[in-house]
Amino acid sequence: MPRFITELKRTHTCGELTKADLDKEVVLFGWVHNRRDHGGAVFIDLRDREGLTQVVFEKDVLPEVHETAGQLRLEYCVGVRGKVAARGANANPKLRTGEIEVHASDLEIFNRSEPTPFQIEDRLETSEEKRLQYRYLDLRRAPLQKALMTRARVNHLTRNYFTESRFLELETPFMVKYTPGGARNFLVPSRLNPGKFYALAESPQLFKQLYMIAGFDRYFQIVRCFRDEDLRLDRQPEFTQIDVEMSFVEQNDIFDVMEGLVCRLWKEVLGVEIPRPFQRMPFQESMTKYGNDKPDLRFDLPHIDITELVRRNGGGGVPMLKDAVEAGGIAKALRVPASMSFSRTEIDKLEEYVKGMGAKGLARAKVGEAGDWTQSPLAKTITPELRQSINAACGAQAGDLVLFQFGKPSTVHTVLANLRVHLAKKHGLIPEYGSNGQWRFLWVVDPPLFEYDEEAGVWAAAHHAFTRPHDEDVQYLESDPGRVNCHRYDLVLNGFEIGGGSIRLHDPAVQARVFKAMGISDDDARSKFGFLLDALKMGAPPHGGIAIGMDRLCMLLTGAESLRDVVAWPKTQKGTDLMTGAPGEVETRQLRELYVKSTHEPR
RNA sequence: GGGGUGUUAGUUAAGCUGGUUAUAACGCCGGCCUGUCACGCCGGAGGCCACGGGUUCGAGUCCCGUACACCCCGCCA
Repeated sequence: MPRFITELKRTHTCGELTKADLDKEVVLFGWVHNRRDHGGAVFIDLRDREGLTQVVFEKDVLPEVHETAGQLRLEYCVGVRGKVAARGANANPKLRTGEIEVHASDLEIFNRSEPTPFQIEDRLETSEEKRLQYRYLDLRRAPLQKALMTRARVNHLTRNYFTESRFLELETPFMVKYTPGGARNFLVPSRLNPGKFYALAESPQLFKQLYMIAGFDRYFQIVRCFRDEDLRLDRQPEFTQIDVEMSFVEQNDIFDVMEGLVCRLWKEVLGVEIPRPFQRMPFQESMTKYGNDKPDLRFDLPHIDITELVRRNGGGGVPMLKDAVEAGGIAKALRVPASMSFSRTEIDKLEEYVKGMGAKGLARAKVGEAGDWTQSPLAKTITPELRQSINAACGAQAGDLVLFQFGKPSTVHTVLANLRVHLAKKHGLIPEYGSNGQWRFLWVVDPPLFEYDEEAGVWAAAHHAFTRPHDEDVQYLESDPGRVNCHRYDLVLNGFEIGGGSIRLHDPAVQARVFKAMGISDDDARSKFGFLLDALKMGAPPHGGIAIGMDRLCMLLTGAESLRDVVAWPKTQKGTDLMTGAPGEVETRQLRELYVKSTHEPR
């Protein structure tokens, strides 16, 4: 028998043989995905990343090969040589290769497999904990193989797209100087510089700007970023960005380039045409109507701001509303149409749900035929005037349910934003996961430059300190920082922020005023960003850019339920790797060498 | 730091208001089977019910704590 690999080379993958290949002598390599042993005939589904092919071993034809085939078990890694034969009436329409099968003449078992901890099936039947522990087995499953293949394709298409348009793929360091603000950095102790630390870059932000100042004009990079923050379904501590920066551009130029990329990806990967230009929405409108800056526009259910109505009606006879608004809070309503009827129990569950987000409760009102309210803690005392105003503002009809939140703006927004999506999922307006074939891209634009940091009592950069304010707002930098909007933009898809960027502030004079408004002294600014401030003074071109969350984009593109399904080797919610056990302990000797001492005794 | 859900054979699950020997499917082992493709049939092995306390005559089941996983809030310019 000729030897596989050295003499018999692979001729095809397991996903490509069709009736066009009848009678061909082929060599396949792969894993035993399924076996059906009938005694005289053994059927094997051979699997590689491209698909499945049925291989048949018959006792009558070649007893020795049939004998070896009898030893095969799931996940054995094998090589097969044989002839492609038609399956005729026995064709399997579920398989791409179902019209044919391979009649084996040679079989080599490269490696046996112990029974795997879980079965390698397309259907998800295993806890995520086990999947992560044996990630290399989980990655054998077709859905994950497809997801990673899509991811590879996105990388490839992205490189082509940018390279075609004069962009240069340039690299930036991972080990950088710590700069305050923004996400927590992972720190790397420096052995050569006792007591000092590198930070792992949370993004290439400053370096890509310096590339512009250096004259590279158009930069992109598919780059890993690191952030030491708590994990979520769509957040991993290390993740990949499609990072872009361009000189001599305004916001619309960036949008053009990025819409071009996204449309190409959706066309090439899904065969879907996305209409351009993408919808745009001011930040303020997004907050008012949806409570956050990443609204899912696949359904409506907008929030109604009733703060002004409450104020105008002097509280409208409801002490809770009155107090909340007088204390500087806001009041908002969410109208749930009668068609989405909720039982009392379900509403109580919703109340528990919102309490978990810091809500004090979930005031509600069932709207009657005459616009009256029942089943409501507000109904008894509210003035008819305020009730009618709210009904009108919400467009409430008989049978509708109106839900309320009032108090601190950030809590009201968070609660109602999540509630809106929660209700939509519960009523099938959008699926629990995936796109439902609806792709609602949106640019959220013109947010405020500063956010008021209540704890610190200062204005802080909402994005980063180098975002360009709107020219017409620059005059308010000192007098009213809160009303200064800026050239920043987020790309949103179906309720996920998949990218964000800004036009940068390249004017040193305005830059100085921004720092001042943030309470950062010249000395402070110098010590933190001195190199960039210097650079901005030496002929920095107008420039701007954006970064796309590549993992999130792949998650949405593939319909994955979580980022972990498009990341090959993800971390758990506590940031651990269940396969390798990272992070792990190290010897005291290693720490000493780094001039580092742990204050925590590991258990 | 906070809220929620979960943890029972290798895997996925069932196990009611506490009660005698903890079920099933798939996988695994042995046997039979030449057209299966979720192959079928017969037989078998396999369990610190996550861990630690408590209540009780008696705990997989009730209570408290811990760990781990997942979802969310905070956090993520």
